[in-house]
Amino acid sequence: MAQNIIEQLRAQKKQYNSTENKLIDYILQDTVRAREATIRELSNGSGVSTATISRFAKKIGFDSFRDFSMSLASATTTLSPVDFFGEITDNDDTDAIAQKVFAGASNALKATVNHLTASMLDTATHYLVAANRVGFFGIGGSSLVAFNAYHKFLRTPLNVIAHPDYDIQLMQAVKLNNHDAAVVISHSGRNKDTLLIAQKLKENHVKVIAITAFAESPLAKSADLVLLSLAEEINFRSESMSSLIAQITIIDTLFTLVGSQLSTRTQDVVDTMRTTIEETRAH
Amino acid sequence: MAQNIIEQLRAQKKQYNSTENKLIDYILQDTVRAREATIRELSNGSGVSTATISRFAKKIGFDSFRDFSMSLASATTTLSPVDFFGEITDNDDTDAIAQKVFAGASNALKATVNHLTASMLDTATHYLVAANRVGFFGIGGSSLVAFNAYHKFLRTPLNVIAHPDYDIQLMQAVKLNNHDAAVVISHSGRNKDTLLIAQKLKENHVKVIAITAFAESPLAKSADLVLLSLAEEINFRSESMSSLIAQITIIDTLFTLVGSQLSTRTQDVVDTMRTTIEETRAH
DNA sequence: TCATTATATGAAAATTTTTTACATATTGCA
DNA sequence: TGCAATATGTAAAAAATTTTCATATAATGA
Repeated sequence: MAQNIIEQLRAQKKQYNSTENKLIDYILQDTVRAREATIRELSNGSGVSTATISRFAKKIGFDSFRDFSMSLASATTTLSPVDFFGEITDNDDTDAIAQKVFAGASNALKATVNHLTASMLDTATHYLVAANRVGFFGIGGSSLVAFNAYHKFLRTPLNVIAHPDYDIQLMQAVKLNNHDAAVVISHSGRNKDTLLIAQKLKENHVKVIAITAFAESPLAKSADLVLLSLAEEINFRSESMSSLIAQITIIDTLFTLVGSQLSTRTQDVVDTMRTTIEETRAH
Repeated sequence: MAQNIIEQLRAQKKQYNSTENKLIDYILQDTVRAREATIRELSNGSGVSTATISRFAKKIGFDSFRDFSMSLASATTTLSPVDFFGEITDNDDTDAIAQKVFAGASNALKATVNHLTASMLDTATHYLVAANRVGFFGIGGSSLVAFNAYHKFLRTPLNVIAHPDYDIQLMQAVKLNNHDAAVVISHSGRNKDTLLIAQKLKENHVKVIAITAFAESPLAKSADLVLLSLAEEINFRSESMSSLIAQITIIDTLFTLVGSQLSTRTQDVVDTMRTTIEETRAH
């Protein structure tokens, strides 16, 4: 029995007559639906009687339509992974919703990595490694990314600062200078609080790496370097979710690049930190 | 979504009772035969009545035994191997490092969504919607996911609690009861602090949804429902980064499902919150 | 531990799906 | 063009599946 009954039907259509080809065409036209259809559904859709379909299944070598149906179900389809699931609608069931959320995240990763260049990443890494201090800034959902970045980079020899509260972020920004670097994270690149922070950084000649989704946003325009965290919106009534995924993965990439460059020194810092934490817990 | 119902049945056996496990064992014992079997053949082989098999198929999320049978048939189709980019090495240049970091995140998403079923997600959604209060718990990196979840679900009518500090999380856990639900997030599922929280929740009969990478971990075993956040490690010297991506996307999925189910009420809450924030800023 | 309630299970009835018989239509060949 | 062979669809029969109902089992509370 052939591995892929769908491909076989497609290739051998000439061996069958007009009614049989009617059925085959219907199956090939919508293989997803046909795989799960009862014989009556196939009959209604194709205009071929259930009796003829039953006989066709036997003619092509199956014991029954049921066996044929199983073979359709297990056939490797020619469907490529769907690239765009579209927006989530009220008609979507649980399966569709999950697929769409995950596809949105996956597509954001694809789009983001496709826009990154080694040159951008090398420049960003150089800014971070060369800086006396590195600050991470973000408001709202982006503040979680900034704070997560801070915790990651604490393991490197870099001298890093971050804080979840806007007011303290602003004070930290004001105290950085031209020997320092900053990573400013904002999906829209238009948030007023974030732009004020970026303005203070710029006034102090801090090297600014912006992580945003919009290349033409005020934040992007004021930054020394822009790393785009691209996302498509598939979810109703919500701000970007997959953009957060892209932001986090950009941070992960920078962290890995910095770690790779400072490899020996990173391990020293981590070892020291672990010893310190264990001594603290012993008391 | 559920590309492999057979692996899911194997992983989720503990969720089912003795008769259901009788059936599952029969299917797992000879998947080739089970794949093509009629319900009567499965009944004769397993000693479980056809009525119970029909009901089991519905219980695990299918419309009918026929749909379940189709899923079994397609589950024996081998998944294409996930591309594995390997660990980041000192020889990798910037481009290779970026590709590997992004591939790790993308593969985590694929692996995670492949293990999710509509049934699991519906159960989780039901727990959340039916609960008087919903608590989000996580330590370390997972605390950021928990806190991010909290901010998202604040937009729903659900009564949610979360806090980044372990001590306060523990106090919150102790005060939840059997009318409440909890989402406990831990990559390893073995972190001592997290397990203590999970234990308190279990003592109080709180419905626990665990988000973890390890199905056999203590956290998974104590939970009412497990949603696996799968990841492969490609980065040196770092705890899971792509697992965080998977955790966040699971949360996004639950948020979307809850939002979809409570659609009108979610919009009302968001509208009220936005009005409140704007009034606050006007002063 | 026992009684009660809730849930699960299997036998049997009901329903749905599929196959086969039969009447008719269509095709192929001389 | 006529006849025989084959194909097709309708309807009846058979098989497969689901639901109902009675009973068994599990869970809970006193």
